[in-house]
Amino acid sequence: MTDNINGMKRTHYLDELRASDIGKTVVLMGWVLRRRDHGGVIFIDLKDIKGLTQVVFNPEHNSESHGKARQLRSEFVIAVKGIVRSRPDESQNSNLATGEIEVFVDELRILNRSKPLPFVIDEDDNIEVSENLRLKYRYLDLRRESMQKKLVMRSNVARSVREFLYENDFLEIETPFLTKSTPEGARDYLVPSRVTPGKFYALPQSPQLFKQLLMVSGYDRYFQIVKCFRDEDLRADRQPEFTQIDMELSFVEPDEIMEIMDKMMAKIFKETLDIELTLPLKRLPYDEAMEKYGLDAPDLRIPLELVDVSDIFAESGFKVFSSAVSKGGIVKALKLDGGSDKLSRKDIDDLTDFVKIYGAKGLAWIKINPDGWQSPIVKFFNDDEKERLQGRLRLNPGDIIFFGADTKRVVNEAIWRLRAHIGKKLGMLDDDAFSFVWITDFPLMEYNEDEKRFDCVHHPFTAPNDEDIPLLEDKDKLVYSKSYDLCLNGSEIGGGSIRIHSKELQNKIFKMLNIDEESAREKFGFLLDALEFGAPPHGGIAFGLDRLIMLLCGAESIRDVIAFPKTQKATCLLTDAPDKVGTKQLNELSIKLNVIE
RNA sequence: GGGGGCGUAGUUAAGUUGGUUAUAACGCCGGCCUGUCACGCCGGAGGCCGCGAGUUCGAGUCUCGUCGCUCCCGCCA
Repeated sequence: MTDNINGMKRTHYLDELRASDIGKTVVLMGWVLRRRDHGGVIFIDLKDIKGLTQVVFNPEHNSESHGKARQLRSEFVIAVKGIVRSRPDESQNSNLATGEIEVFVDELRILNRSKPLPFVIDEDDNIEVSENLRLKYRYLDLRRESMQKKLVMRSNVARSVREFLYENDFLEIETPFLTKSTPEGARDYLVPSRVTPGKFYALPQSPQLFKQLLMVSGYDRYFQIVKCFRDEDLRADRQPEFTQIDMELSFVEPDEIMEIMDKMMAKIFKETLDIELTLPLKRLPYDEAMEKYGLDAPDLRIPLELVDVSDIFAESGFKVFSSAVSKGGIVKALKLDGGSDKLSRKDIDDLTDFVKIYGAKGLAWIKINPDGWQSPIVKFFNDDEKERLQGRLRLNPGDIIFFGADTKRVVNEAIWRLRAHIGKKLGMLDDDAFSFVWITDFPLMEYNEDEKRFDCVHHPFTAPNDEDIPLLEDKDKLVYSKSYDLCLNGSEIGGGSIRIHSKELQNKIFKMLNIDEESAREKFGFLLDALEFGAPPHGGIAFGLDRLIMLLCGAESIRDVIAFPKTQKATCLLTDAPDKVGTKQLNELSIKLNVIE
């Protein structure tokens, strides 16, 4: 039997009571985390979203409530009315915020009972529960303290963001979820239209075009914390529906946007972790990032840099290196100071297997021993090559060098993965550090060998650097853009650009991308039209809120910072979505299934 | 689409070379216990070893398939 809440009003959250409250009569409500029944006195650890307070049932104090308390089990929901008392000196608990006091219960109401749980909610039991069970009973998983902390932090970050942006004249404006499919980019989630049979809405991959239109409309600083949808395969840090902090500003240059975002990050870190960021956040041009780290989102906590040694080995007798260069590829080296005795032959074999995942065909290496170079490849080097390598890398006894030789793409990919892998494996980075870097000046486009055409690095609305606009005519010239990504500890957490606000330039870019006028018209006609009616210069940025929260709270999976996430197969174990629908619903949507088994 | 890992009481795990009745801890149920805080002590119940084939005198263990979860590659302007 359960009791009614009637007439009871909660007076305190369960993290609030202190010694100064001793003597007060209070009403507490929450969940039974633990019970310690001594036959006589019964202790209950009562828990809510804020914290935990010990309540005590003593048969001499109140035998009726004590008798009732014997029924209590894990996760019963109760209300208690009683007196705050000091705990005896020897039984104060300094691990608890409320550990000086306890509540002596006069009245107990059992508001609801709980069946035995499918897994323990008390995390002090230190049992790691399998994730599919957690996801099936997500409402219980979310009741666990560690999950509550993460979602509370998520809410706090969202609040900091909103406060900051409101203070800086941003307006929060919603944009449609039921919108139009865009041609390139990720796969769209489609929604059939009932009233227009055979036609579909798409869920937005981002509010990109709408926020640009808002700039045309004069809402010169817009933001939105908004869901975006991309129907692609999942990863530990990627869900098909995810949340962006989306922004757009008029009359700005990249510098101003980065400056404002620096301040926003500083506020978030100050208010959620009490960490003071040093501003301005570091900036690094794309080309330099690729040269030194091999990717556009380097983890700068790792004190290792890649060194291009292509020129040294262009004519080498070691054909693996020289032929890579002659085919237009590169040779890059990664040196570990004093790494020689940290990595066994077995470790090196494992690293070789590791880089093969990313397309490398092998992993060349040299150990610089006191008595000479140890390596399977060094016998192919001549003295000049050895000397230049020595000079370029400043080698010392005890060092080890790894090499990648292949196309630029493969070498950079394999060696940056190696750099990150070794950095973590050898404990070269501080797990608690937060290392930001802006990557700027991305190329506007890159040539796609497979499709024999140019692809956008960012998206087709990104503005080229002004001085590069004349170069657009020349297919061989690299054109850079007014773009910027913010990276934190090797993860891209946000990215944006200044947009094109001239119809002529936008059309020129479409043309270069092999988007013909007709399809540009069909897909983006409304944007092109809008650009002709006083579109101001504008640009923006979007942050991945989920990834940011992950990094802030040290979660290893994006699922840990999303209340109701999808599994890797994009299903929901709690609701069992996606699911079949009846023929009536399908008929209304003019949909006939054609499932290929 | 491809590669790796995992799947054994409610939970987390152990389970030897294929060999009697499949173990343990926590949880659950019952009893005892008036200062615990992961309370303690005694007792008990609880199993389609993910599912399906196969090999074998005999399969939790070996083989194949399949399902689920997960990590990665491809994919993610």
